[in-house]
Formats: sequence, structure tokens, C-alpha cells
Amino acid sequence: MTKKTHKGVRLALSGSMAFSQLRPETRDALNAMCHSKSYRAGQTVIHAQEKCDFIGCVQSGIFRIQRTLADGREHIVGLLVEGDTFGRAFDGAAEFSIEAATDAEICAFPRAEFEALLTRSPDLERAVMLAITNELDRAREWLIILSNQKIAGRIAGFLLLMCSRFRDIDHILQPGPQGIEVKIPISRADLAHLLGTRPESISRSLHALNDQRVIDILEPNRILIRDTKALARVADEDEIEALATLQDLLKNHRPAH
Amino acid sequence: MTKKTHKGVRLALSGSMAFSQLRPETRDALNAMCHSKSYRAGQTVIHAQEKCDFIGCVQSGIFRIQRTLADGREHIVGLLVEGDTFGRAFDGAAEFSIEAATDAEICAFPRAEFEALLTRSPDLERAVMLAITNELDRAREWLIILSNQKIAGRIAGFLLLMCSRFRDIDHILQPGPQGIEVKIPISRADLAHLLGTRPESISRSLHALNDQRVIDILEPNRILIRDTKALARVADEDEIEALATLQDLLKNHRPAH
DNA sequence: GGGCAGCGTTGACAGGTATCAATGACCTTT
DNA sequence: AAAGGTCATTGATACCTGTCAACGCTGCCC
Repeated sequence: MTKKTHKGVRLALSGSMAFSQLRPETRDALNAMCHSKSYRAGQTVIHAQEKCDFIGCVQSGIFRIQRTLADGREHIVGLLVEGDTFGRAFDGAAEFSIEAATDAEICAFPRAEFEALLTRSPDLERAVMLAITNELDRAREWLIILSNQKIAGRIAGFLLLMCSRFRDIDHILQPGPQGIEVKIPISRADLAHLLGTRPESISRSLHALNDQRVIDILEPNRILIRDTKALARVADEDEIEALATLQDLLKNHRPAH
Repeated sequence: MTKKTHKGVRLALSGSMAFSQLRPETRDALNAMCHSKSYRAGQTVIHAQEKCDFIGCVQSGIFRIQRTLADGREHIVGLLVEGDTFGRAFDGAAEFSIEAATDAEICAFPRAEFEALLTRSPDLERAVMLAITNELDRAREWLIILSNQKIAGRIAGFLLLMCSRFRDIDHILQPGPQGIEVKIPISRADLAHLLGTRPESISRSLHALNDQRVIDILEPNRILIRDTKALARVADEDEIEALATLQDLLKNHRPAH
């Protein structure tokens, strides 16, 4: 299942926001302790309520953060993409499971070693603290999006959040002449779980936005965002900053001539 | 508005989960740097998008973590009670506002001093890291609760979360012979914002639970939880209820011979 | 005391969504 | 090529919730 490669794998820290500003010594120490692990779509990385002996950093692919409810259904509370970190420093028991949504890779830092390095490296301490704080704010962003009563509004919020968060990940986001193409990395059912609704409603609202020419459904999971302003209006929230990022992207990739 | 008292106020760290395990030296250092601040209900502690020069720890009262949307409405993404900490270490700009929901007190640690202490005190580092990680998990709990399609389910989840989280805070939770009495510290409108709905729906669902003898509305803000299991059933899913109706139907239409 | 504002509650109604059921597209398997 | 499965979609219907409106209650101020 899990393929462990030898130690000392070269760490792709360049794409990792959290660890991009570390001193060379700290980075070397991290590289020295890390294991690389591969997962196939559907495999579980961490089980909820079980102790986990490592801190992870996503290298490639998409992971779902989720909880299995009493009735067996699963609720997704977040996604992890490359550069994101997960795991609880100084505390073993995870509250949520982490599953690979696609084939994916992580690098894992053994808990004890990581915590020791954390304690003696102020730069790593700062980086991890910032990463968790940002993750917290992202979780609260989700709360705002989920609080939207209409499904179309949640979808709009989701698409805008994808754009603002994954703007540097080219296999998810691709600016084009007619708009930004978003590749949704999860199924309709997962998206429904993420947005607190059902696949049927996702489909309906998505096609409603399609008919309004706000978006264009190229394929089920390839969405072209045609009218960002309209989308922001549907989301009805102060995602104005996200809108700004979008227009930035468009400007850079559609030089006037 | 904000009443600053002299430095060196004795810190009520005993009630604070986050700081309860600190070494005496670290605790003294915190005590030495802290200011006490008082707020009246409705006052703003931190404005979203503004730099905040301190890290805070709630001493008494309730605070709302919220964001003001473009259309003027405010959405609450969490509550803070005594012992909870807030503020972004190593990072100035807050993403959400913090407002006093009741008259309340905090103690504030100047950012620079706090960060310096954080860097040289592994025990404080550990405590803060744990606090943020827990806060993150709590935010994700909220996501689970909010993803419930029916309002009654969200209210049930909210009440259960209150019970598990405020177990030791006796002016909010009071166990009695007939059940647990919960004092809801916020208005119906705030509760509606918190659960992503409207005050009218809150009222209706609450009274529906009242009529089902699951809870007892002593006063608008004083709820007696009579049947915890039933409440958990409502929170966990309506699918169980649906399943029950289904089995009822089956029983009626296919009587055991 | 009377008037007033804020809050919680209740009613009526329209609209949105969950649910059940069925279809078609795509992929894998045989 | 045929068969089976998964997934996305669409349709019909019942239910829930948002919305607008009105009412009673409390506390406050004049």
C-alpha cells in the first residue's frame, strides 16, 4: 500500500509556502529526517481518533480532511494540496481522517524528531505557527461559504476560493482567453459533502450557472469561469480580494494586442 | 471605552486550559507583560484586516469571531470563552473581527514581547501550538455541524458542542436532576448567524425540540437538555429518522405472519 | 403611566432543496 | 463486442426553510 522510499529524499520545498522561508540549516535538517510516502486514490493517510506518529507535508495530489459520522456517511471539512501541512505537533490524537482524493505523495517527518527540531529552530517554529494560523483562517472561510443559504452561492464561493488559493498550481487553475479554467479535483459526491448538500443539487446549480453564462461546463470537472464579477455577485460576499486575484491572473495571461 | 489597568495584573491562568501547564518562570513572565482590558457588550476588540499588536486571552465573558460581509450582514464563525486565546502570533493582519457579545475582560500580551518569550520558552511554544491546533479542530467541528441540512440538527449539534466544550464553566453549564441546563450566551439573531440561518427558524426548531420533550425551554436563553441521546440522534442525522419511518412502512405493509 | 424600541415568537406563503427514480455517458471487465 | 459498474444528469414530488407580516413581552425613557 504505502510505498516508503529511503530517507533523505530531496524535499520539494520550493512549492511549499509554509517552508519556503526557512534557513538552509533547518531545511537540511528537515530533508534529513523526511520519508516520502505515496498513496493511491482512496487510501487513508490518518485515521480519526488514532495516534499519528508523523507530521506531513503534501508533495503532490489532493487529500480530503474528513470525518466519518455515526451513520457511515463522510463529511469533508477541507482539502489539502501541495505545500499544505497536516498533523498535530505535540499532540497525538487526530480528530479527523485524511484520505487521498487522487493518487498523491507526501513527505512525512517523524513526530519526535520534528518536535525536537521545532523547539530549537525559531524559524521553523514561526513557519509552523503561521501555517496553522492560516489553516485556521481557511477553515473559517469555509464556514462563511457554507453559511450561504443557496447552493449556487456556495458553489460560487467554492470556485472563487479555489482561484484565490490555488492560483499557483497550474494543473488545477489555467487562465485562458475566455476566462479561468478550474479543474475540480474531486467528484460531485465529494463536492456535495464539502458544501453540505447532495450531488443532485450540485449538478442543478452548476448547470444553472452554466445557463446564465457565468461559467461554462467543459467537462464535469472542468469549469471555465467566464464572468468573475457575476460569480462574486452570486457568492454575495466580500470575496472582492479573490476577485482582484482573478483579474490579475487574466491580465497577465491575456496581454492586450 | 477600553479600560487599561496597570501592568502586572494577577493572571487568572488557572481557568485557562491553554496556559495551565506552564512552568512558573514562563507564567511569571506572562504575568509581567500582560495588560488587562475590559469591554462592554458590542464593543470591537479587533477589526478584520487591521494589524493587531497583541495576543489576547479571554478572562471572562463571551466574544464573537465574525466577518462583516459586503451586504452588511455579519457572519459568526466562532465564539471565545474564558481561557480561549486569540490573535496571530508572528503575523499582524487579522482575517476576522472579534467583538464582545457580553461585557467581558481579556488580558493582552504585547505582540513583540509575547513572540520573544514564545521563541525562548519551549513550554509556551508547545502550549500555544496546542491551543491553535485545538482551535482549528473546533472550527472544523463547526463545519460538520453547519453541514447538517436541517436546522434542528444544527441546533442539536450546537447544544452538544456547548456541553462538551464548556463543561467546566459553571455559569454556562449547570447539571441538574432532570438534565443539563445550558445558558445560551448570545441572542437568537447571533445564534442564527452562527448556524447559518434566520432567527425565525431557530425559534421554530427549538420549540419543535421542546414539543418532542428532547429539551425544555425554561427561558429564551436557558435550555434544559432532557434527553441527550435523542439530541445526539437529531444531530447525527435525520437519516435515522427516515430509516425508522421506512421500517414503519415495511412493518405495516408486510406484517409478520 | 404611556409610548417606544428590541427581542422572541407565531402564522402564511413562496421558493429552494432533499429525496426517489430513471436515463445516458463513460470506463472496465469479460 | 457485450455486460456491468460508476458517475453525472434530469424529472417529479414532498418537505423544509426563507421571507414578510403581525403579535406579545420586556425593559427603558420621557
